[in-house]
Amino acid sequence: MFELDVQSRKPIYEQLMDKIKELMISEVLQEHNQLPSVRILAQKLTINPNTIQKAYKQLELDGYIYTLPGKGNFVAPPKTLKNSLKEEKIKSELAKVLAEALYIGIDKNEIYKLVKEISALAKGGES
Amino acid sequence: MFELDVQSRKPIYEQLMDKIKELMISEVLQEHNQLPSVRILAQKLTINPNTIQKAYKQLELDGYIYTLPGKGNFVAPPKTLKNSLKEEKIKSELAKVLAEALYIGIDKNEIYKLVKEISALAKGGES
Amino acid sequence: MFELDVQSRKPIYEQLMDKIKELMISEVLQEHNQLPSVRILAQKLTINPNTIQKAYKQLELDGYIYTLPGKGNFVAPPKTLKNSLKEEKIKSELAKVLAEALYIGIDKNEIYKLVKEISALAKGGES
Amino acid sequence: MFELDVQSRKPIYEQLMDKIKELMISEVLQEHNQLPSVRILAQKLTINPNTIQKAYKQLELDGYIYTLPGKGNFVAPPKTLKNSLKEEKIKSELAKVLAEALYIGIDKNEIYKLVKEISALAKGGES
DNA sequence: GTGGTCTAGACCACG
DNA sequence: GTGGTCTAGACCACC
Repeated sequence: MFELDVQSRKPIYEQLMDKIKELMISEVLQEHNQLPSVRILAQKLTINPNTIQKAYKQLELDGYIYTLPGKGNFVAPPKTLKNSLKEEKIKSELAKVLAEALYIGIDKNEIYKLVKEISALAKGGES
Repeated sequence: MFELDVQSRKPIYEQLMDKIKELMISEVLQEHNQLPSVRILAQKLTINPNTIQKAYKQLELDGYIYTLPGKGNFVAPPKTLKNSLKEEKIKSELAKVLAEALYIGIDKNEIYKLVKEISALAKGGES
Repeated sequence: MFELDVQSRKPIYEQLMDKIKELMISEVLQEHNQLPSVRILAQKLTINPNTIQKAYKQLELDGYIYTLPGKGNFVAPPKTLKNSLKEEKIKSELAKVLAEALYIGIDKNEIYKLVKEISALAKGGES
Repeated sequence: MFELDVQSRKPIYEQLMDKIKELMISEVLQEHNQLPSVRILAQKLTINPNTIQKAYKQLELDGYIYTLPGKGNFVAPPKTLKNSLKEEKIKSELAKVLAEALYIGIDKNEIYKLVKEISALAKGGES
């Protein structure tokens, strides 16, 4: 299900967050789908349950999932994220990376192409 | 000159790197301009010289500046950056942020607008 | 374990890098072996932990070791080094030293012998 | 005559030493030839005379040149260098670089080829 | 004057 | 227990 790189400098819980976000973006995990339980995922990935817990907690804080105590963790509707604190953060992050990309000489058209490709991917998942 | 958040989880030297990159992107600092000396900047920002040096060294490794020991630190020509390892890193970072932006519901057209604005800013600085 | 010359004009961290490389070349330290922790080595050599860390960091940048934050430092597979930036650097360094050796009158055959001896040493470690 | 890289991390006086050694190795400068005077060279290269002085002094200490006070600096016979302290230093430096080259996977035959090329160059200069 | 190295300590994040 | 960051202050090489 996931491939975590223990050799990476990026903390495992962050890698886990990224992987889960990717699954949501590619719509493998959709609104209100249940995420695997902490214990099961820890077993499958052979990593410490505390690490999973930390990833889930952070995802909840960021608004990507919601927790029903005693039930489990579930994918939050993306609309919840729009108009939240996250939107401003992501926009400013986007502005920063775009500025850097343009500075080092990446072409505007190349960026347009990238946007089209990525939004097509998400749309493709809708069918 | 800069506003650093000593409380932030982001290391001071990384914040400093970002601020300096911003100055280069907005062309306040241009090719071959000299950066403030390690000691002077440390004094102004009331942070340790070693921290400044770490930021400068990393910027040099990333190709944004070059260091002449005994002389000072200077802005590298942006052309140096294109076709380097940095290009792939920035592209994949861009793809990740774009995917996240589209996921939370930011409109494609809004992104196009952002790209135009940012590239106009840089061009404006050329005159 | 190591003998460092604090008096030398060569920085301690560079001397340390050389010593560690020697251990890897003579295969005392092999692929994926763990290096002594920063603190332990600092204690043994009675030098500052920061100095050890600097040596380790540079070795990592040069591709000789890899660092798992929170885990330790480990010997990288030599294959990683071939076809890297290092190869060109070492070749030109080799050419420079060879030219100097031949200039002062060291015999070609003596050099051939040296190459054979050194490559035999490494092979001997394989058994 | 020389091309010095002011952008290099290598001190100018060391670059100068290397350039002069190269000229001796390629036999552009031969035994007992006079080197340009400190003042003239400083003018030509537009660098500080003290820097030239330092390079010459170090070359003399290393046995590559000799100084006749009031007369100038002259290329020492290479034979002087053989059987001196320099020989051991260069041999151990050579062994170190060879070991490193073999470690990263450079082929023995490639090294043999390099030795032949370089010794042919020097021989070619003899005619 | 500049950057480069080094020490002696402290606190934090990670798993 | 591991590496990563940071401070306060020192000394050195280069030009």
